[in-house]
Amino acid sequence: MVTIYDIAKKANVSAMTVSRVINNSGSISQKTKEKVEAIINELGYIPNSSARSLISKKTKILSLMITDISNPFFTSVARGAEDKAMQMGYQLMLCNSDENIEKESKYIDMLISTGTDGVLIAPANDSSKKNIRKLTKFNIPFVLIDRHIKDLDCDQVLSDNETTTRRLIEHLINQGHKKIAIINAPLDVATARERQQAYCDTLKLHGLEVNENLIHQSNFLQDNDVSEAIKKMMELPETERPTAIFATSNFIGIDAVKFLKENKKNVPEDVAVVCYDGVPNYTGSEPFITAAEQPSYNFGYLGMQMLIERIENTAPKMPRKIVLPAEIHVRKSSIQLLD
Amino acid sequence: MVTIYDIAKKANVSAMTVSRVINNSGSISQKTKEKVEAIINELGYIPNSSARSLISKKTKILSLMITDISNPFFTSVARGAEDKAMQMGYQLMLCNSDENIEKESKYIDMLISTGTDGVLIAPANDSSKKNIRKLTKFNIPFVLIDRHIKDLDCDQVLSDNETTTRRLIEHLINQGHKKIAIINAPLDVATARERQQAYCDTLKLHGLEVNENLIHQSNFLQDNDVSEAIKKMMELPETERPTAIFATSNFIGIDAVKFLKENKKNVPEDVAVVCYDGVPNYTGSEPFITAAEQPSYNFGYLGMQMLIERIENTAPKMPRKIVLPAEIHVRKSSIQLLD
DNA sequence: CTGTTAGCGCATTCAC
DNA sequence: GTGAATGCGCTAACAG
Repeated sequence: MVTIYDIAKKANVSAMTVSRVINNSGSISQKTKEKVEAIINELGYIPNSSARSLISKKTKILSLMITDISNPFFTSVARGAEDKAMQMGYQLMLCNSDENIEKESKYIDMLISTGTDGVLIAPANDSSKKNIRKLTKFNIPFVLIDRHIKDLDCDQVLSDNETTTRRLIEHLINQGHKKIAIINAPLDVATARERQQAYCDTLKLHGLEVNENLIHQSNFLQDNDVSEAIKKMMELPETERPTAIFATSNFIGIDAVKFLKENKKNVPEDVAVVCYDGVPNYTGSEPFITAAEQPSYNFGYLGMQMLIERIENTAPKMPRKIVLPAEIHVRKSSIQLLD
Repeated sequence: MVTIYDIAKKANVSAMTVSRVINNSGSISQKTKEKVEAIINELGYIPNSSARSLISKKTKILSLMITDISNPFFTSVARGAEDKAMQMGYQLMLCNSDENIEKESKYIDMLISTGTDGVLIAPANDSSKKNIRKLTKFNIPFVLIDRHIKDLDCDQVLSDNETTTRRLIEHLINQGHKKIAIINAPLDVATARERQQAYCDTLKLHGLEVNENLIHQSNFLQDNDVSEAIKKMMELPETERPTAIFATSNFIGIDAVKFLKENKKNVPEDVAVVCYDGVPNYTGSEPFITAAEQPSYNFGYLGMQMLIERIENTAPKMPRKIVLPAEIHVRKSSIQLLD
């Protein structure tokens, strides 16, 4: 391994001078600078980050804690986060918590040990607060994305759950639906709670009854049990049976449509489906599900930007909150065909 | 920051004893061990990785260099890589090269500086060899995935490009196609070359002519220029115009189908399409494109496994090569409807 | 403009 | 079974 001492010896200067050249700090004669730089190139010297970090307490490593990179929402978040990080000279550590508090906690410990400069985190659920507090204890800045956590004073990038949900539900109501079901994620996740609250509020606002039998919990992962929820609802008496389903996440929406079709239900004729979150259109065909598409890339990009500003002390003291609107794309899964 | 000295002082032992407890090394009386552990928990001590790395030259950080996490193939690779890394107690650094040699090179330098223990890399193209040699120079083990590079003696996880391409082309031939086009990625990428070679070989094997006008280059990124390639082919005289297209990657296939449909060409009636790489089925509907689906998760998972074995010296000296077969899913985009 | 000294937090080496 | 000294590669603080 080539060290500054190797460079120093070969250039007939002290290690300190080499260090100054590398960091462009202090003042150095043009001549020594060039001489040192030439030797650095010649020997292919690359500074040792561990040694630097030991002194500076900075690693130039940022971390992204998400629940699952396989979820297209987070894939795009990750890409946005990485782009901004790279642009600002940071590297990105990737962590998938799988909505699991213990796994998240283990990661947090590893991140603290490695000495990450900051964490962009979509917390697993409300209990993540404990994990996040640990970051605070170690003076590691963090920015919350997607999922709010109560009483945590920090920068955040959130979705406008209230408005977006209301617009999705009102779209269904406008289509004539009166029995609208919700298949949601666990209520210990802020987005799930907010979406459910907005769902109830919107129904009431329009004089519609909130029926407990039409409210179901699933999860955010790919192997959720949406089918169970739908089965139960299909066994309800005709008068209660839903004519529309509000899926609070992409995977839930996809699986709902799949399950309905497998069970010979026509979408949207028998049951309409709308969905929070879009999915990339990888098919040659038209997208099918009516969806509230989020600017996921910007969750990562803007979140990282705030995080870096926090780290580099260029941010205002006050915690900032960015609320990103979703775009509602009305598609076949919720439009009654006229005849 | 809590250090081993804080623990040592509080436990009335030397720092060395604390270090021994943490690393389970040397021999320590059960009593001291328990006392020290209690204080470690009490103070919430977490070892400083920088200090450790400075001595051990190990960081417990592995890196994944891919071209773009947004490509579903690599999303899944990343997930596989991360799962294996985490399972073995490593963290994962994510790098998107965007098929760009300079960006890749910059990342490699950053990784060397940080001191990654190993790199799982899908090289941007043949010129990546120079970047990879740099890893060798710094004694950083690496494993190649997806894209072979000539004269690089190392573990690799590759796709069976020859067999898979042949089966895709033969499927088209069996459907009666004689004028089969290929829209490929740049030929400085091994997979592109191998797929093109197999495409030509298979045509010849079946007594079909290889027409240069039906061979086009695009790229692996999402904003490729597939439309240009197709436009040109549509302007060919009727006798040359292709009745089928072999897209050598998922994005190329998707865009080909999109462009054809936008231009009032029926798929598969006017032009059939087959594609190397699958895409996740996020629609409620049936998948449409005939595709050779790769076990992408395993590219990451098995690649990481080999990398870790290399790092931990549990691998045989000989470089290993894993060739993963793809599964061909025949779908509507290439099946002539009988009437 | 340049060099010397000291120390970041930890583990290796050698004593006891 | 335990401790003291030393150094990993680098840079802050000071000296010249």
